[in-house]
Amino acid sequence: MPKNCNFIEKLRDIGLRPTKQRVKMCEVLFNREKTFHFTINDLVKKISDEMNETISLATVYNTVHAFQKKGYLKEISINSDKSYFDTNTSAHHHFYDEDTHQLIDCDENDIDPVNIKKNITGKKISSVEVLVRVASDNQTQK
Amino acid sequence: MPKNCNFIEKLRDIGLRPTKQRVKMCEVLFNREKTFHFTINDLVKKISDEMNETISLATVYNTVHAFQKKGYLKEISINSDKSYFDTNTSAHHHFYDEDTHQLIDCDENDIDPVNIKKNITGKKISSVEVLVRVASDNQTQK
DNA sequence: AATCTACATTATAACAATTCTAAACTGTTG
DNA sequence: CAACAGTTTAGAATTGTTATAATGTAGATT
Repeated sequence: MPKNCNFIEKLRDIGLRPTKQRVKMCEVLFNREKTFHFTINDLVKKISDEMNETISLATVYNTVHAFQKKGYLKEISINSDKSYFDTNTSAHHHFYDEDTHQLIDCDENDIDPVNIKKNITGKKISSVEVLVRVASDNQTQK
Repeated sequence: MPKNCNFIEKLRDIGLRPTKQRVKMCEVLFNREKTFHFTINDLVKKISDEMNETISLATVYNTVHAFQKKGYLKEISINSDKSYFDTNTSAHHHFYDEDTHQLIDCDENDIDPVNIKKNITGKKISSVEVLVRVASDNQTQK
């Protein structure tokens, strides 16, 4: 999504009514250069920090899922505690820091393309995700 | 783990007291040729089906985590709904069938080794997991 | 074998993340 | 601007998981 403003048009284009809350969420999510990774709670917190208004938790869930369904957010599976989302919807991989619980994007140069030799009849690959878990050097493997 | 019986010795060896419940769980989990993937609920159900006795939910959680800590079970991240575990603890990757929600093991020959070129200072790689999501050919990407 | 003690099991309560509900509200269409 | 369908909301409900505290048990000590 582009810089600054017309999220109203954007939302209409993708078939979502441009409500106050959705526009605000667009501003928080897509009005930035760097992609970012968040949990729902991170996002709620960010909304009340950056804008100073609160959006109901249910709405945040609804809207995040709406954006995800429309392909503007990607869910990332790291563990089963909570859902992580990513504003970078392109095919890319992640490092996950087990100490700080931080997600780090890989760019194309960080990991060579994964070569999959098996294929499952009648099925097609919908995504290939690599998750590289890293941890502090002095502590043993998880 | 080997075929049939002496899970009592096995448990003692790895430093877990061989209780009735743990031995039963070993039989359900490790007394089979094919590895299998399960959620805690799958396992509870399997225990009451195969043995016909129930083990308390808390104990199943405790024991699964004990086995995991000792390296006899592996947790797999697919989504955040629930935890999946795998009796195959070797380094290997997975296909995930989005239609049937089935996990399929990859063996060595299915995916070439993943070449990671970035490294994060002070951190060491604790695991590299590839998840290949597949879906029925006629339906669009998730 | 009886006793002891640390570890295990259990039912249940607590908890956190997420989804549901039903009432109030608001864009949009006509 | 009226009407309706879609949206927001607070709070309740649900789900998966972890904590608690009482009871039980394996294995060492006598």
